[in-house]
Amino acid sequence: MNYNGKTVPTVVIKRLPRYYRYLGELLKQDIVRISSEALSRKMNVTASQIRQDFNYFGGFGQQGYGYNIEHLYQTIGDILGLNEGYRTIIVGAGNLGRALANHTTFAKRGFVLAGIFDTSEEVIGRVINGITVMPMTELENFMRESTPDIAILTVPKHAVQAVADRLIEGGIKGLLNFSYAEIDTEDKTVAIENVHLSDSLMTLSYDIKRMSEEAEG
Amino acid sequence: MNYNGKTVPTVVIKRLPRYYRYLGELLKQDIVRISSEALSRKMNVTASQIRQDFNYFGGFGQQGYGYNIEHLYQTIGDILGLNEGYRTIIVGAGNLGRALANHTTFAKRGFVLAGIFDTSEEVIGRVINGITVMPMTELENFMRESTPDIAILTVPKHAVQAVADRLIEGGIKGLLNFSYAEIDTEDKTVAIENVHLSDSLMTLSYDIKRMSEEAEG
DNA sequence: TAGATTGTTAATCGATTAACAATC
DNA sequence: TAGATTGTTAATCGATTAACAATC
Repeated sequence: MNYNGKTVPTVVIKRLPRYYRYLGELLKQDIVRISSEALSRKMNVTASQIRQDFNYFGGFGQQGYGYNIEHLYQTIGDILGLNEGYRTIIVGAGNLGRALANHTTFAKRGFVLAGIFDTSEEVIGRVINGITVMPMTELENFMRESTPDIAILTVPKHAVQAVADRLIEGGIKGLLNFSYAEIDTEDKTVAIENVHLSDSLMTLSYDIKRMSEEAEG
Repeated sequence: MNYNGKTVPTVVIKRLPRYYRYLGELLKQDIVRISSEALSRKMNVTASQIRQDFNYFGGFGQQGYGYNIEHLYQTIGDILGLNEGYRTIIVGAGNLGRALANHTTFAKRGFVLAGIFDTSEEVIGRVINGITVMPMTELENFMRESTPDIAILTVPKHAVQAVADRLIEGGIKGLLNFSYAEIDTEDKTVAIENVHLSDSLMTLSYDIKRMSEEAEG
């Protein structure tokens, strides 16, 4: 994915939120500057990697001084688009959807909850985190009037492709997919990120099994 | 992480759940065999990578035939430890914790929900997915008697380190951490996997921003 | 047997680490 | 100025892809 003409490897982008988190902590502690060396010790990565990573986006350090934390924090936030106020909707107001609607970290990171949708009469009309759950039949109307940027998908896996198609047709810019199925699309203007919760549990399970085996044998 | 003496790269392990998912789909469609080439087209990876990946765990294909899906599915499940019946507890019965307690995919993958814990009087005693929420003061007792393998952490970030320390002290084997902070430990016998939901939203946000910029300029 | 497809070695590509000159 | 630390190039390491002999 490009930034200022340079191609930034995906691995680097995936590390940015973690930098952002650590820098936020330092900022809270009123620390003003930090060297790549000191940050590397805190984060358990190499100082070299930190400097390489930051340099994809243009050097924001200063020789002999290090990095200004406030500036670096703001810059990474900008790079990640946290100051765009992206409007987000949640499609699927089941247990997970409702939990994400109440997830305060999303709002703290600049994302604006703009709508919640479901098919079930049981949840339509309920108010979650200040937003009234709308019926799925209202989706196209809402998108036309309210032009959300991001949709968080927490629908059953058999429904996810059809819902994604409607969202893409309506001009959504990004999909955060929690459903246990993958989304197919030819559309190259929509970004898709998958979060498969059971995948994480399975890799954890693998690690546990290997550790037990090692301990035994 | 080792398997039969061979060191398997983490990237390979992280791909296993995705293979498992696709193979499960094929199985449901009563397909018996598949070649690495055919699977590669479905999954959008190279056939070469598939063959390399599977070979870390010993060749389970057959020249001229391909892979038997049933066998491959079972084997990957075994490798991932899905047949161990790992006993899992959820610590933190807030919105996210309750949603995960009701997450049926976990049970489908062989994980057994063994307990739910919280500090709040409001949720203690409530029954979630058949399990009564216990007070945190009961944690040590419960661990002694019930020896859970995995703890899913959905507690506020200021609490996560202390809770993790208690779990590790009590002999937990793996932690799936949803809290927005990282866990420090010297203990090399406990596996830790982090799921930072807002990280995914942020990388999605990055991708959207880059795509918009490209479209403009 | 002939054709298909694996398992595996070799070649390529990309990401990480090391090193150090530039410079604050 | 001297010391510290970046930005960046070069060296290393690891992962992916290509190629093909082995074999079902």
